[in-house]
Amino acid sequence: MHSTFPIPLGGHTAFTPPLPRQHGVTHAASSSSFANVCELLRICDLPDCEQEPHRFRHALLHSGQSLHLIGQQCDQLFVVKTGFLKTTQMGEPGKQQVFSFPMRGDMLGIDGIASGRHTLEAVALSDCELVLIPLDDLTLLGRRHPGLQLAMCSVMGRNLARAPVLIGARAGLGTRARVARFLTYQAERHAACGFSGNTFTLRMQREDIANYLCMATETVIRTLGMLEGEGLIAVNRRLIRIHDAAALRNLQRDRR
Amino acid sequence: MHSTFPIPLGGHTAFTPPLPRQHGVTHAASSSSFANVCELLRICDLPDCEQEPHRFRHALLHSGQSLHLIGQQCDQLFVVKTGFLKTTQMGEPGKQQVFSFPMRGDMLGIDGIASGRHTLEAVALSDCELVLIPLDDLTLLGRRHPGLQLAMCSVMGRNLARAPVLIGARAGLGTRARVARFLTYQAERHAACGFSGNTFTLRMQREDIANYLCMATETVIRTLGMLEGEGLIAVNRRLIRIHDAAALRNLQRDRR
DNA sequence: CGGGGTTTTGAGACCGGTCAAACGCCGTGG
DNA sequence: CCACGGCGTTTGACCGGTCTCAAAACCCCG
Repeated sequence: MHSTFPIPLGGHTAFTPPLPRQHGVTHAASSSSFANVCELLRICDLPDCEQEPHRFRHALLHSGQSLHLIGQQCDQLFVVKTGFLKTTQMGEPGKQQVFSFPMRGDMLGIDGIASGRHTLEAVALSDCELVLIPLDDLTLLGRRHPGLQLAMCSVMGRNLARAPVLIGARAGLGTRARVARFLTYQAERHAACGFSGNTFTLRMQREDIANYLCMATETVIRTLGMLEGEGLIAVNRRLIRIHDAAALRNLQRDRR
Repeated sequence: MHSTFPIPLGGHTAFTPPLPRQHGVTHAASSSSFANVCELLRICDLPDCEQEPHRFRHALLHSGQSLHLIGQQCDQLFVVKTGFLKTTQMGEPGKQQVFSFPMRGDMLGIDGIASGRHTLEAVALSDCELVLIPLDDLTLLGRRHPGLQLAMCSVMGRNLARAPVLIGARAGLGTRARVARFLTYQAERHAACGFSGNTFTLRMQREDIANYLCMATETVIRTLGMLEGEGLIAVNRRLIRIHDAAALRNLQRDRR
């Protein structure tokens, strides 16, 4: 450990699309034990995980750097240990869709396992530390820890069940409800990560939020303004202060 | 095998919500080998799966019957072997969201693993045959087949990556694009299951499609009418005939 | 031949997108 | 220190699509 290595670790990059990109120049910083990773992923009921000697390497991303995964061979997963990211998936050439804003404990790269190729790109919105989980290691560990199989399913299922905003978009919620949902979710996640759940900084810009929530940038801004006018929140640039979390939660169910 | 057993197999149902429900009265009909299930799930690269003696029991659902999973203890997964279903998840009391229309090869119940409780309900839109996969068996098999771990991740990742309509909703596509996407996807799935990809029957009613696509029932109807008027498809009640699959596919990227 | 549920059609209102322009923040360079 | 310029943000006016509500047509089934 404590060695240095390049990030697009796929090896042969025959399939890389011709895009201007700025690979995350990355270095291993430290390493995590199996128990550490389990804790990150909130896998609690795994016996013997303390005894497991295997260690996972880390990768560092500086703010603005990107893990350009699209088309890369998928041979490992990533778990966010520190920092904030956004993941995007391209649809139309030039028109990409923001998919998630991963933070501590979130897993990246699941999408690529089926096809063997990653389908999305992750951009660091702040300095980030990621735990690398080579698929080979996962197979190995699965043999030693029979409960890991289910635990992984659990983690993936959670990621599926989560994404409340996504659910909201499908349920045909209005813009107010979606924005309220987004804010509530961000607050909860920040609180879960040890930050303040009342006052926090949105790391992404309005345009990203709009894209993520599937609405126009202007609408996001206006909605935030409305919520502020009603005294539910205070907005100052990217700093959000939540005054009435309960009311915000109730807004989530407002129909269009 | 060939025995009879009740479906809400969770055992203790302490947490069941007070809802009027109609349990799928279900019988085991036959069973599947491990290799059969792998084929269903399109897991190909698993050695020794032919030798695995384990067998999985089946459950039968008649059209209209429902697997009322909400709140049930989650101790098994389901794989669709035959028939068509719809899954819903309730948000508001009384207002539930259609989540997917599973068919052959699709997996049900992943959502429940994390919390231990199912969060959605499945309704049979036709007579169905489901393969039951107890989680205990999965753990056991995982020990005998090291590759299974990754394979399961692959299956789940595929389910994630799929759901193109869902993606479409988030990308802010217009109603035409979403309907076109829905039709194209249905056609592909039918084709993949050995049915005709040009002419097929939608098992769900307009209201379900609308809910799924996150739009008003009337809009679905009108959009289908427009597509028919343009000669791309022919609609006769629930029977769909696709005349111009290419044009339909192109429609998928039309913005709102 | 009813009766209920599903599908279809029509008219009007409202939300949210689009376009255009001004504002504020901030790093750069004179 | 201040002017400049780029980028993200904010505001306003207008337009179109989609929802809503209401009612009619249709189908399946008894």
